[in-house]
Amino acid sequence: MSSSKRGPGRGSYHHGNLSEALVQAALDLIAKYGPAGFSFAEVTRSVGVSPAAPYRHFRDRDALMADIARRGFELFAQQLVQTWNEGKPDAFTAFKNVGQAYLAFARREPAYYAAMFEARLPLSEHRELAKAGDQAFAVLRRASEALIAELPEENRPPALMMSLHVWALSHGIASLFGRGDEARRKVPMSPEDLLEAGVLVYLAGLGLGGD
Amino acid sequence: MSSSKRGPGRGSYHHGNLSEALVQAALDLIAKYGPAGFSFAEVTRSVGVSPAAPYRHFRDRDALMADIARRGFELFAQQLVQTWNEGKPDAFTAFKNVGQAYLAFARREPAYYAAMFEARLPLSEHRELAKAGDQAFAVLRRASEALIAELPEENRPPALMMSLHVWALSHGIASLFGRGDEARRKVPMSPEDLLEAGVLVYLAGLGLGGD
DNA sequence: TGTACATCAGTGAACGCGCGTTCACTGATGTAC
DNA sequence: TGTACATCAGTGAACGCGCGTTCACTGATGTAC
Repeated sequence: MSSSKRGPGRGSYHHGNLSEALVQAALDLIAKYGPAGFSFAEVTRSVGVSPAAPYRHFRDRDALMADIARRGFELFAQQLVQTWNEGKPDAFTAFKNVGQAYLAFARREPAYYAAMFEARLPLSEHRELAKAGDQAFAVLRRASEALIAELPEENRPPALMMSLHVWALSHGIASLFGRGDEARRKVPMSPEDLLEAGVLVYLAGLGLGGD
Repeated sequence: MSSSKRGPGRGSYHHGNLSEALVQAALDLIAKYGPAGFSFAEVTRSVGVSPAAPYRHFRDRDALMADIARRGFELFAQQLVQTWNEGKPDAFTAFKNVGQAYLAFARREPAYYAAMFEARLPLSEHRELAKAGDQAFAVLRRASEALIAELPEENRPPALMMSLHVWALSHGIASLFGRGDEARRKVPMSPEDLLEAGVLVYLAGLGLGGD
């Protein structure tokens, strides 16, 4: 999936899709060495362009990093939305599915995940990044609202709180036990089972039973 | 708390307590720039020794990092034990206190916390580090066991699972909302309140009511 | 108490390296006429 | 359809820098006698 594109073609002076290629190369490096372990220089080398080339597309190294994180959140939000699937077949099941999709993303896209959560990018200086993160969270929040709506009115917890709890639990499990690298802590159960069980207990605590 | 020590004293050829000083300087740098943002060279500069000096005490940069993380886990375990306080005044209250101590540590010692959880040190290559981490977790596990013992036997959840859930929830909240740097996500409630509420819901889900 | 000597902690100069970024440039592309 | 020209993407050489690590060294400390 690289230079088989139409357009300038390999060996030509113009790359044709350099910024995409830079992002992909950076993701590979992040997956291997973590968010701090990728260098602008190495990215250009692995793409095969001169070290000055990226500056046509990204102001500096941080801008590339932030762009990757932003793309990650967009992809993430998209997958969560798709998994939520408008609450089908039922809100309870769909809600649990969203939790599983969280873990699946962390496992399948460790590089994006690291860029999103471990790159220490100051959110106040990367507004589009903060916005993309908020939009991913909004999916969780909408799912919480739908599930809460099934409770009798006098028993409804705040949706914001509920979604933050589920986010934190999912994120904690993904970071501690679900990561793809050597820093993963080994425990005698899968992250998926652990999250499923945790969400069940939590929902039971809110008065939300099974079927 | 620096060179007012007995011993060689300032200006002398021998430092007297260099490895401690290196650790402290590294912690300062980690607090400011994250675990990837500290360099061996800068540490020696801020301590005021030659760049070759640390090699008497640490094999390399990674060894210093791992030592800091290990110390962090030991301090962490110590504070959790102290907060648990043998389950006084009662297991339920003490359990919630332990959760709060988790957040308090992350807030008070961001540099240790970052070294412990964000330095991507391969646990398989740093056995003492893995061990120190396990010991900190063991406190949470003992607390879970004590609390579970209050439930009727036929209703007892596995203590391991319960402690992993609480660990993950605490860690998720600390990482996402409780960190001291610019990457913290702002939400309209304190991490402490969020964790307290989450633990209460979770415990209710297990059948563990309040008083 | 005094001296010789072994041990040890820190020195300082040096190394090779990869980094981020700049610069004037040039080849390719697209467009106006 | 053909040509002149503006725009733009990537070049490649160069810069200064801080890094981790090495080395032979030396000053300070502790100890045996």
